[in-house]
Amino acid sequence: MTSRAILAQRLHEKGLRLTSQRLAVLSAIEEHPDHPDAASIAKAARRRAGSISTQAVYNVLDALTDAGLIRRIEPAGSPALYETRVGDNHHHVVCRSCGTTVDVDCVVGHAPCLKPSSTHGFVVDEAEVTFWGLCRACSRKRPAR
Amino acid sequence: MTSRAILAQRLHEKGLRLTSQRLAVLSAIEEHPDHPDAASIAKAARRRAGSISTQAVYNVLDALTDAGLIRRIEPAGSPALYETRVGDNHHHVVCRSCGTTVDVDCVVGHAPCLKPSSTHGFVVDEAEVTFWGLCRACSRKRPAR
DNA sequence: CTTTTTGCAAATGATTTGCATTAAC
DNA sequence: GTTAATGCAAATCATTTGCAAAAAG
Repeated sequence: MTSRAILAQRLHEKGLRLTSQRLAVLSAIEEHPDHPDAASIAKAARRRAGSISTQAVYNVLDALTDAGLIRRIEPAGSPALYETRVGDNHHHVVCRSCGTTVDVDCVVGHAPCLKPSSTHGFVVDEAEVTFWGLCRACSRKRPAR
Repeated sequence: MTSRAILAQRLHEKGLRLTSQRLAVLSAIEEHPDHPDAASIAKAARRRAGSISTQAVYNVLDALTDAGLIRRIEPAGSPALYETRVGDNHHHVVCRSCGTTVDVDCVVGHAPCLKPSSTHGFVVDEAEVTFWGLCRACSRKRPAR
């Protein structure tokens, strides 16, 4: 649990105005280490700060993502997830069945940790790696296929 | 351009019934090497086979994806894209600005080409790598950031 | 006071669902 | 003849947009 003062400090450093909604959203993500989506962030933020409009949540998530305070990950076909671990270029293991998303550290440790064989003229700044599979619980139910 | 007979053969091998919609969709993807989305696949398929309902397009895309005849890639926040290159574990370079998606061959060549440092109990069968950056055209306009 | 952010409501857009009809095997 | 696929319409759901009111610096 991070104190309000520290969260406020982080917002200020990025030149972001300090609003109760931003504090609530930021700390909601902090205390959800399991990659929450916008809906559960909104719920958690409301639990601590009273009513917050859905748009405010999206505004805040956009602002925090742009400022680099949080990271957005967009898994196949499901709502975007958010996390506060930024800058350490870690990756994710995602369960094909239940969608559970877990952090895995990168063997390298700085971005980009991989380089494409040919860039086709692109200026590449990040390599995002997603490992697909079945989590322990789901691999017991389903055949490993 | 692949002949109808060969496409029909592929469907048959997977135990899929042969319908004009499936043939039209499959060949529409084949002749679009640039990762088309469902909407442009529908347009191309209609151009060659007359009217096809939107749901038929989605049904077909699901069926072909499940059968492993095509691959679905789901970029951040935009509609899903499809390609016929399957089984060769290649990756993608995506432009942050315009969304252009280009294939890059994998340095390894078989899936999974990477292993996570820890699987957290997951059974991992695929490593999906997305390189993010700016394509040549966009990197001229925008500062490289 | 000036600019940014919020809140409300309505719109968007991709994808899905339910069900009767039609076509494949 | 069965079973699976199509077409049509309506629904869903995350996210975005427009604009007036409120709050931040």
